[in-house]
Amino acid sequence: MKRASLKDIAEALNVSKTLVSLVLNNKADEWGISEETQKKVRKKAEELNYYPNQMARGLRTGKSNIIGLVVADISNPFYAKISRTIEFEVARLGYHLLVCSSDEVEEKEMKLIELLRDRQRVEGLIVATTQQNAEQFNQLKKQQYPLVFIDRKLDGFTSSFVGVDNNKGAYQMVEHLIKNGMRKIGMLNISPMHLSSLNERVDGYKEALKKHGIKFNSDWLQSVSYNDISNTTTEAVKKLLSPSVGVQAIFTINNYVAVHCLQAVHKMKKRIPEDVAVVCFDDLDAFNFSHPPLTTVAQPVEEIGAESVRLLMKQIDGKKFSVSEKILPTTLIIRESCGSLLA
Amino acid sequence: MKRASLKDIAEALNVSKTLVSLVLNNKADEWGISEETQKKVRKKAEELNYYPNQMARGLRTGKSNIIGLVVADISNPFYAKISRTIEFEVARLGYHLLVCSSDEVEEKEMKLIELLRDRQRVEGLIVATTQQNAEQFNQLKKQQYPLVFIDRKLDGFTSSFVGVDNNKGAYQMVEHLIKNGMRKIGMLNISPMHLSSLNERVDGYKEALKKHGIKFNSDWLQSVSYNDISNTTTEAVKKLLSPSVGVQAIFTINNYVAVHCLQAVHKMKKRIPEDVAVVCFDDLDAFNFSHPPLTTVAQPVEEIGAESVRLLMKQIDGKKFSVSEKILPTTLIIRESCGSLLA
DNA sequence: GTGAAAGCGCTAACAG
DNA sequence: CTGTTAGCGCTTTCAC
Repeated sequence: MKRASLKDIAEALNVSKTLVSLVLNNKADEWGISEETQKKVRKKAEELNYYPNQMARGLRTGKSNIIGLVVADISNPFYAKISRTIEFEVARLGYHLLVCSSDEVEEKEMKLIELLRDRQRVEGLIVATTQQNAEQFNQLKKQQYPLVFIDRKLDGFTSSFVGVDNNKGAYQMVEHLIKNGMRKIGMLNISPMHLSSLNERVDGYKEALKKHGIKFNSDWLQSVSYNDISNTTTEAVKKLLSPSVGVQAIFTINNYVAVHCLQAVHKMKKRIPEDVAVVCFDDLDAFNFSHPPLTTVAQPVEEIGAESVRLLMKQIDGKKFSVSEKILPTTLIIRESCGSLLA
Repeated sequence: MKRASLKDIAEALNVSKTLVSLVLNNKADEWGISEETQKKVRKKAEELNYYPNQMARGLRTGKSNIIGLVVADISNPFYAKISRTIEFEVARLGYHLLVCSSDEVEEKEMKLIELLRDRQRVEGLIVATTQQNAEQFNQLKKQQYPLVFIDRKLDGFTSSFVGVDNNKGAYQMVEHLIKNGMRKIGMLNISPMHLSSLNERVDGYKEALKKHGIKFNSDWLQSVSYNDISNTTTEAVKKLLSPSVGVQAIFTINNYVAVHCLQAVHKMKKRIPEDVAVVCFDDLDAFNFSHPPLTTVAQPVEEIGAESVRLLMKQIDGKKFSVSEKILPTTLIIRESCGSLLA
């Protein structure tokens, strides 16, 4: 059973394809097509179970009605949540969403973007980039290609962007720890470390220390590696908790690191927060009931998703690249892992 | 700057579009096109940054090179992980993946499937269905539309399916609890309750009780509601822990319920596992470091994803619906929440 | 070895 | 109010 096309409807009704197209695209009224004819057409379309072929339509109009999302790893709950809202928001506008994971590999991300844009002809891209070089994006910009960055900015590249105030979020967290009497505060960073969001967090951390007259000790800032997360985290935590360093708190730079940090701390039989406090940038549902419930800096994921769609659609409708930035506030969520009393 | 088309290459080289198409699709050799011409064409394509337009190609060939995935909620880590492997697997085959969430709403799922198939012309569908009625799927089957179910089966509908042995997984978990001296074992189910996977888990639970000579008490099986998860779980847990019921363990039917169950138990100031054991079907990374680390039944998510792609591709290549079932084993992961010693 | 031409299903300019 | 026509970019049959 072949699928019905415009032609089938037209022939069955002895009218032209144009007429049918007009009716089905709700342009009948502005062309003054009689109510009666319209009814006839709609009825037949229903009867034949007609659906427009997006590929044909897209070919003709140059619109694929698809947008693309590229993140590091869609199974990271942070991105999964964002993707969910993005899907929801674009669906309301008749668009579909193609999601890809770059695995934090620059070449892979470039390839993905190429594929999405040049082969699938997605109409715009939302990306949490892992790239350090703006070359590919400059290309897109030059071609007025709709693009919005989320979560991570690219140094020296001006574009639409939706993210949070990482610096302030980290600052508040560290300040909270300090106010609870801690002074030796460690941070667990992750490489690749060129990511803007992560650097801002580290800066916020350092600024808070400085502001409160605590001299930063470079041993306090350890870095773990994305590709060997488990081992490198264990090492880093060992270092931070060694007698010579002996931090009172560990601030993990994101949820991914937090998970492995908790594991490492537990493995070392250290108690949280008695032996060491552990806090984290990024909140997960799971952190509500982790052992112990984690104090975190939460990002407004729904808003990030919704806002990014808004900015992208503005560009798509205007048929051009444009710059507009939205920095959303974070929320400090105090639970038990920082040893402070629940306020 | 317009995008380069076949025609542009052809004109620049004074050859025909056909020739260019043949070369670029690696059919040049079988047509005996000279090495030299081929080189010329490839070089020019590179130069003009040519990429085939998928919509045009799709229109001509009837292949969209896209497949669709429909799940309840893509931000549920269980589905996110599966989607990740599916994306990876289909990408290797030159396909893209369109993911949609049904929110456990039957009408929404039907609409989504319609959209994906009839408008986007995805070449096949992988779905964790929430539907109770096989009507839509029977339609697809009749039309030989490639389709594979994952996670959940539809009663009375025969299709390709990839999932786990839910019954056995649940059975093993309950048996483990019994061997650790528990007899009053509660289960937290979730509505909509028609889902095959969930029912199988409940059956496994009951069978284990029976096998070990424990008479099932209907108060032990409480149900919470997807749409009001927090309140209903609190209520259900209260009931299970009330003096008159007083279960020694709570077996939650999936990760979603587990999260809220833990919260409810904590809110009631009950200790796990001293006051009550809590265990769960589905494993999450997060359960490694939850409070306390949870004993779970883990599903092989990667395998589920990879296998579903394999079954779907078989249908797509064969251009027809076909039936093939793959039931994968679960793994009992014993942590601390069940009170048993770590073996 | 290579090219001409048709046509996938749709929309939009233009004609009447 | 409705129809004719052209063409989006590609693949494929057939012809030379």
